[in-house]
Amino acid sequence: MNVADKLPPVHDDLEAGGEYRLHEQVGFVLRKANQRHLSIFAAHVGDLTPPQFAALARLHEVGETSQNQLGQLIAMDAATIKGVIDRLKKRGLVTLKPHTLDRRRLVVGLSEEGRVLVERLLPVAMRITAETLKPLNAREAEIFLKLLGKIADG
Amino acid sequence: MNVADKLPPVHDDLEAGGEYRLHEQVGFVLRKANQRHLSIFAAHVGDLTPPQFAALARLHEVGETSQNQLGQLIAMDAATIKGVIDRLKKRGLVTLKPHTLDRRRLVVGLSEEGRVLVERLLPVAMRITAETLKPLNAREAEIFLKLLGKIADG
DNA sequence: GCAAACTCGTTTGTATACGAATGATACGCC
DNA sequence: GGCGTATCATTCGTATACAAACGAGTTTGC
Repeated sequence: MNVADKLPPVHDDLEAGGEYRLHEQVGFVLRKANQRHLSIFAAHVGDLTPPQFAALARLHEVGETSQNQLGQLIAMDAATIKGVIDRLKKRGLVTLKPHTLDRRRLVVGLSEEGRVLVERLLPVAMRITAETLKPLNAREAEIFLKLLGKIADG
Repeated sequence: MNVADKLPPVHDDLEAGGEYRLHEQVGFVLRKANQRHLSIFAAHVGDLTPPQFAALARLHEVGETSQNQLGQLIAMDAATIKGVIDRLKKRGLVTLKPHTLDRRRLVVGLSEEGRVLVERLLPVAMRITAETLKPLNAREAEIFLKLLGKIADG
């Protein structure tokens, strides 16, 4: 259950174009959209968070990498990716080993269980995206993803 | 500085429509968009977070309310809004007093400093939204906000 | 070669976020 | 009126997120 689901319907008063209305501020609506997606994700997956899944999915894509590099690939700073990897490690979904040449680095890889799990979840992830986009028709969804991508990349 | 800014450019390989690509999953892109907005917000405001500002802005709109009700108005669950209000209280931006009729409730209101601060920040918030939407032209921005609203509200 | 600058991972501190459990209070229904 | 249910605020536990500072290691500049 999501907090956002309980929000009262918001009435549009579209006169007075220059005024402040919280529900028209991108940040606020982005946050709510995120909340809704989170709850859809949790309903489908349950025992893995989106960041954890993102890490596993990227590892599956690129193979082994250093911890920080993986973080960059999924837009997480060093402190955040560390926690994510720690928890995945504790569950045996990833493996950690020192880099042979650069002794600062920690090489992260998928364990066998991790690989199996990711491959099972990849189709689920696509269904999650589809369900999140359900309020839009196909054409709108395509436009939305394009524009959202521009916003995300600056 | 934002982690997302350092992400390598992502190349579109648009053949194979049914395949999994992380950068096309809404959740992932929503998260990045949020990150970019966060960093824009921080650059403009600095000593207030978006949730804190949302709380103040809503209080300015609706006047006094109970803590939980305020949470519902900005899509925060009880545990989250408590922390936000606590921190605003500690800085003297909101006032807390018991409800006269319902002794369970805690009535939250803007302090004088809080009111002054919100009123100063309202125009800034609109500039933050504008800057976040800068990658889009006016028509795109309008479409984007409409579609994002649908996604957020389910 | 070597000192300065940078990178990698870690830790600490703060701020969301939410689920779940709890105590106090209010309300509904009979 | 009183009991079951619902609501309000709080607390605990877990998981992002990021800034800042740090030690250890590596690369650059000269």
